Amino acid sequence: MLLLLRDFGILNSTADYESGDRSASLRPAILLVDMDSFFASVEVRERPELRGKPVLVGGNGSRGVVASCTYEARRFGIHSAMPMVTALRLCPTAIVLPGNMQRYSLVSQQIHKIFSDVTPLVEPLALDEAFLDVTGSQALLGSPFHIAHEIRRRIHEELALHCAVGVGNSKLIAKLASKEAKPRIEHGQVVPGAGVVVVMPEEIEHFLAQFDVRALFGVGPATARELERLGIERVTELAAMDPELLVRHLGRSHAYGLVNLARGIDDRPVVADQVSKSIGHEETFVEDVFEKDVLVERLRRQAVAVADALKSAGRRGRTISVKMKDPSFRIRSRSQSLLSGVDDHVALFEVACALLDLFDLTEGVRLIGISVSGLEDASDPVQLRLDVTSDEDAASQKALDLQQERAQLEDTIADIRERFGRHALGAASSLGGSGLAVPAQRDQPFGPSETTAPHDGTGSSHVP
DNA sequence: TCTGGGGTCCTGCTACGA
DNA sequence: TCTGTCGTAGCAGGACCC
Repeated sequence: MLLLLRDFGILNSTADYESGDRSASLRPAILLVDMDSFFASVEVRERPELRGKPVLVGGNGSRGVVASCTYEARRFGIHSAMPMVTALRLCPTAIVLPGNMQRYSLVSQQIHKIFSDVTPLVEPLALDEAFLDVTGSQALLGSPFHIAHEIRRRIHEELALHCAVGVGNSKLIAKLASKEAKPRIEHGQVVPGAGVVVVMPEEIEHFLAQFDVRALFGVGPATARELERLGIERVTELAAMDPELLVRHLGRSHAYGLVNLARGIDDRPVVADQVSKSIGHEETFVEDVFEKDVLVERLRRQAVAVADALKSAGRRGRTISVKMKDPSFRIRSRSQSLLSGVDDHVALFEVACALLDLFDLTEGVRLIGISVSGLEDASDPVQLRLDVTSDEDAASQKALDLQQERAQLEDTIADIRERFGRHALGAASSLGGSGLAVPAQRDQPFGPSETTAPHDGTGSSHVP
């Protein structure tokens, strides 16, 4: 019976049940809950006719990537972040869906409601993933192992979705354990995962020994290359290193951090209610852009999107950055800090345009984006400045003045949009290709669509 | 064959004031 | 008055995560 239920992804392995009681002594007890193929699973749930088929969620244009895919698609070697054209070459019959971030966000809220029934200490990593500190929940709800199973059961019964849960005494161990708990592909076949994997403190050294250094937080392609150059490929090899010997290659903070992780030392706490430190919006063009007018128009739309996001979050930002990627993928950025935070699109747009002038556009532009950092509460008092001296300060003061003057207008616009919808009001200059539509922050979340006009990243992807 | 979007954190450099 | 030092902030870029 256990095996049967496991095959449906409802229960875990017999071995896990045998190991379950061990976790009663686990302190601290941290869970990493990770949804299986989240975006794709939500789509399949909404459209049962897709069940059992290779489904890809992502941008369908030549520059789109796979954001999520079903395990049926993974059998062909497809994985997230893979260019869509590559994925479709591997599996030409795959069904491509454009993705619906609003829907995923809603489902994510439902998942987090289940988490909050277990513990107030929930730290979201993404829409489909979160750390839970259940150390204080054990007296009421049982061992971390049983809590993990209860979460899986509720997510399956209430939301018809599957997840994997890793349990350990640190974020690192919980994260790696959750990977072990997931289904995997072997010889082109889907092998169900355990669902829940618990790693006890006395097992950590042995558990970590199986991993390549790439499994650790903070080891991406560049760090892995550097470590490989030093002859370090396994976690055990990294654990045996004197971190001081790595400082020259990785920097002090990174070197000591990685060696500690390799030794299973990770005392980062689970922090609930984290606030964003920056808010931005960026878009890749279907074709490289050389005309400044096109970039200015895109900046205008992005400024509206970012301002909307800032207002929704009740935040203002002091530092405005414009980022560009050229056709050879070189990323450049220019930023400007203001005297006080702003959240209106006109101020964002004006600063962004001034920053745009600092770029050399002769090679063309593949991507452009605006982000705002140095965030503060919108309810915080605005910093006033009396002794404006330099031109830059004058510019900052001007932006601040503009922001104050427009605050009332912005509130009115927000009120109209709230009452009559997001598309009720927009810039006249956006009339034409996109009409009055004000772009949502993530209308085109996974890359530009091929089905729209040149230079226009908006529009819907093809759904067979 | 081509490589998205939204973020975080860290590092090195430079400017500036004490 | 000049010079060196130190701490801090701003800026640009790189790497990483999902």
